Amino acid sequence: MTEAQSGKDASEAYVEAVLRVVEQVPPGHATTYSLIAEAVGRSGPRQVGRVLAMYGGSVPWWRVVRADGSLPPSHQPAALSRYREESTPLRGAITDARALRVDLGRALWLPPSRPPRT
DNA sequence: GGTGTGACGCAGG
DNA sequence: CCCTGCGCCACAC
Repeated sequence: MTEAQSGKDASEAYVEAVLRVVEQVPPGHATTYSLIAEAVGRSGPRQVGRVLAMYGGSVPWWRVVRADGSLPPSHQPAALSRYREESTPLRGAITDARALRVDLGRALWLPPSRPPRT
């Protein structure tokens, strides 16, 4: 098997798939980790977070939030700046970055259905 | 090959 | 509203 080590290649393809979806999220909107996981149709939301943690530097990671619209405290301040620039609908007190949450009721963006494995 | 950990999700108290 | 525990999948040790 010349490509028996496709395992590495597979993870690379997975990373690309996730980054591609995140890039498609329009300004002022947001999506969730689990939705992206469903869109790529592979693994779970945790792996999506891992990808963003390593390769998210090249994509609008701030448009990816948790199921409840919140974001990791470490990145909330950075994301808050983007939200204010993009006028992303927020919920709660913006003054308290710790309680920062995106109003998914209005900002939620559904990722394209995962491509049929033909 | 078991154990721990994580940019997650949900149910329960 | 808060925190806790458990399940989930992939990776590092």
